[in-house]
Amino acid sequence: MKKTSLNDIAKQLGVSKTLVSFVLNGRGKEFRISDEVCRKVLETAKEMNYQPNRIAQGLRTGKTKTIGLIIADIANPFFGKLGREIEKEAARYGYRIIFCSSDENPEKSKQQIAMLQQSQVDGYIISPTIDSEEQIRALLRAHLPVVLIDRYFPDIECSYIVVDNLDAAYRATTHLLARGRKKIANITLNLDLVNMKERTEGYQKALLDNGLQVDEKLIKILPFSHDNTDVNKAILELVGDQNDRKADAILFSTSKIGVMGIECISALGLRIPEDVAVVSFDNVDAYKICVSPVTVIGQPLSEIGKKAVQVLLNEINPSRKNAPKLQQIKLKTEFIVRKSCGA
Amino acid sequence: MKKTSLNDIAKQLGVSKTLVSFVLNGRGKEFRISDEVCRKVLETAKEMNYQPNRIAQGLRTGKTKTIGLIIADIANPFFGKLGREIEKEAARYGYRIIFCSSDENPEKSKQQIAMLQQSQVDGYIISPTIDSEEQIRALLRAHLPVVLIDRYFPDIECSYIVVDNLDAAYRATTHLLARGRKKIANITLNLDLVNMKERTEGYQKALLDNGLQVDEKLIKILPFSHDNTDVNKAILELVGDQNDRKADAILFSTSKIGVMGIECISALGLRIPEDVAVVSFDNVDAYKICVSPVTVIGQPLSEIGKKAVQVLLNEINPSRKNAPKLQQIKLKTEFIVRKSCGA
DNA sequence: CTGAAAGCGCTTACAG
DNA sequence: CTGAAAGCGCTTACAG
Repeated sequence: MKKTSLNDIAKQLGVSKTLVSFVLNGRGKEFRISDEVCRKVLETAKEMNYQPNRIAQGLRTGKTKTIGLIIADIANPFFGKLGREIEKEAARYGYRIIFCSSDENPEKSKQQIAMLQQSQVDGYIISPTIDSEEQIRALLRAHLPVVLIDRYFPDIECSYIVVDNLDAAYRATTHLLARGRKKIANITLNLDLVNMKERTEGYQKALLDNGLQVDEKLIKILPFSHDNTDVNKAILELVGDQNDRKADAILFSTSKIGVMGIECISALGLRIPEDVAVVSFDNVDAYKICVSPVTVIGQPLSEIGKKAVQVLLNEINPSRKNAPKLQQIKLKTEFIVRKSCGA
Repeated sequence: MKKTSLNDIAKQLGVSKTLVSFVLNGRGKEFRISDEVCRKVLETAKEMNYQPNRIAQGLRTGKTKTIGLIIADIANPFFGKLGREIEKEAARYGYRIIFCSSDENPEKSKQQIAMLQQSQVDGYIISPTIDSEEQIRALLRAHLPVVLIDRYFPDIECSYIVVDNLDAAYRATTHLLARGRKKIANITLNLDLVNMKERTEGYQKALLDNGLQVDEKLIKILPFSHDNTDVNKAILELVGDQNDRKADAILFSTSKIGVMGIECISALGLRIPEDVAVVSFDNVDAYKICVSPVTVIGQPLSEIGKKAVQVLLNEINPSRKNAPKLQQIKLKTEFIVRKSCGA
């Protein structure tokens, strides 16, 4: 049962494959092919269960209708949900997604980009790792459509969809301050990543604006490859000493850190919010059923995903109307108050 | 800056593209091409930043080195983690993944399979939705490699990697029984899905083996498209009546239901495990930091993922040694006791 | 040892 | 209105 090709249909009907191609691509009218012939072609195609070979199409047209997606880790609920939104929106326009998890590792991301290039994807949606400026630049130099998500590089002229991290962290910290917390800590990731940097800046700005000092000892910077051990260590340093608790609140810059952090806090027998208040970025499910439901900064994942593919599609297909080339979008977050900061 | 092709390298060096192709594919020795020439080709390829066009390769060889993955929802942490393992293992062998979320909807799955076929993927890893037997059969009839995960169709001769659901649910229920629970409920999904059916069967078998009756009222079957409302309703019916609590324990057949369920239980002001004990399938993060850390049935996601691609690769590339064609693998689960069932 | 040629399945100028 | 032909970038018999 070989697959049927354009040629098979053409032969069957005694016409040229040119004609079949036209009809199947809905350009029958355009070339004034008789309704009768059109009907027959469509019918036969259906009968023979014709499935166009997109690979062949891709080779010929240079368009594969495929988007390459690079995020840190699809198993991370934040990226999982984002990936889902991107998949959904892309599907609406007939695009498929090849997904890659970079683990925040520039070496991997480099390989993945090369792989995607070889696969001739039409465009890239990338949550860029640290030290990957040059990779993005190379893509741009080759005039390949790319839109960055979650983070961006201030020095690179590239479309991106991000969130106002500074504002979000500022609000969260202020919220903590308003509940009487004075020793607010921040556990975050390598600050060379813009979004992380902005979050910590927002946190610091809120402290300063409220007449407090920034205490570097209260800022814990984890490596990208952090696991329970790293988080544990940070938590211990922050709230482990019962007689001299360094922090009375913690702002987690990612939900991955936050979930692990809360696990540690519980293991230490500390109560949230009584002993430590807690706020975190990203509204993951875990926070809803947590020991103490967690107050979070929710990101508009659906909007980020949708915008990302729309902006990308505009770059892929610039013929569309009102399609400004470069789009740098910063969306607002939603602050969701639950119980983890007390009243 | 046009992309460089085989031809460009050939011209540059004044040799044929045949030769270049041989060398680049590491078949230089095989065709006894001089080391000198080989070296030069490799060098030039690197200099010109040659990236083979996999689309062209694919058209010619009929192999795209791409796997199509269909799961219910990549945003669901269970599938997210599974997807990640599959991606990782596939990458080891140079395969990429096009992922699709079916939402347990056979219509979507059908379209997605068609799309993947058009994309000429080399094989399929599918977590099949209900009523998709015919879709799988069609793939098999076309001699396309496919391995099913998470579920399978007893009537279809197809490779699969699943888990011993009956045993898992049996153990979980027994565990509850051993802690003195007598009115154990089960909230699950449409039982036409084998894995769900097996889970409920295991639950029932445990009850019967321990001299209890199966009370159909304690089995709540949710539609695939369930949301908070559906779960809420089930929970209310089960434990909502303070004076006549129908259930003293609940086995959640999926973590999606479980997380929502626990949210409802907490909202009702009920305590876990004092008022209701709880066990759930799937060891998701949320359960670790839960009000009462949840006892779970953990699935060997890494092993499922690895096996799935290995079995698939054996089908794609049957030349490999000791590659039995059809492989139906049932893995054991891990029962992780935490606090949600009491002592 | 190396090259010219065919062909994978499409699309699209170009003729007529 | 319709068809023959070229070509996308590869791989691989087939010659020599």
